[in-house]
Amino acid sequence: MQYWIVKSEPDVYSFEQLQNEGRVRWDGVRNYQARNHLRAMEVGDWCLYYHSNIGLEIVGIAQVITAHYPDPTAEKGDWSAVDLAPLKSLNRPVPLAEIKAHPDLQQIGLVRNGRLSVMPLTSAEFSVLLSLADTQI
DNA sequence: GCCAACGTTGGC
DNA sequence: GCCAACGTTGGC
Repeated sequence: MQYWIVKSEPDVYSFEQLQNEGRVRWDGVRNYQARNHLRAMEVGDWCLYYHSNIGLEIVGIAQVITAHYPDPTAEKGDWSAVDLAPLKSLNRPVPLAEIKAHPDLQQIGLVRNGRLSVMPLTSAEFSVLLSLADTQI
């Protein structure tokens, strides 16, 4: 079991939309580092869902429901996609400012490289974030 | 709207 | 293979 953060602009595709639709193809990633993270995902992995640009907070948990496969939106190049399903929304969204201020979260991608759209979390970091979110699975 | 950070591109 | 120029992302 691995843990991830995925990022989306809520006016493009929000967690609420994911909850309404039940599943989504996580495609369009055009960054090699992020792509390699997608390829490391396994069915059942948990993804914290972060709203960038608007909201600037982690709002929910999604689950990986397919192995990675070639991204059908890629006209050229070697890109990958996975499918995600909503698991649950957080009882309390966790704002970026709080993540940045937390001593145990200084190593995560959101703090170190704000531009990466898919990034791994350690299980310890995942636990800290869940407790900040006042949420259990 | 601005700007910093980062990735990619292309000339040499 | 290096590095400057450029484009994109995303927080502020």
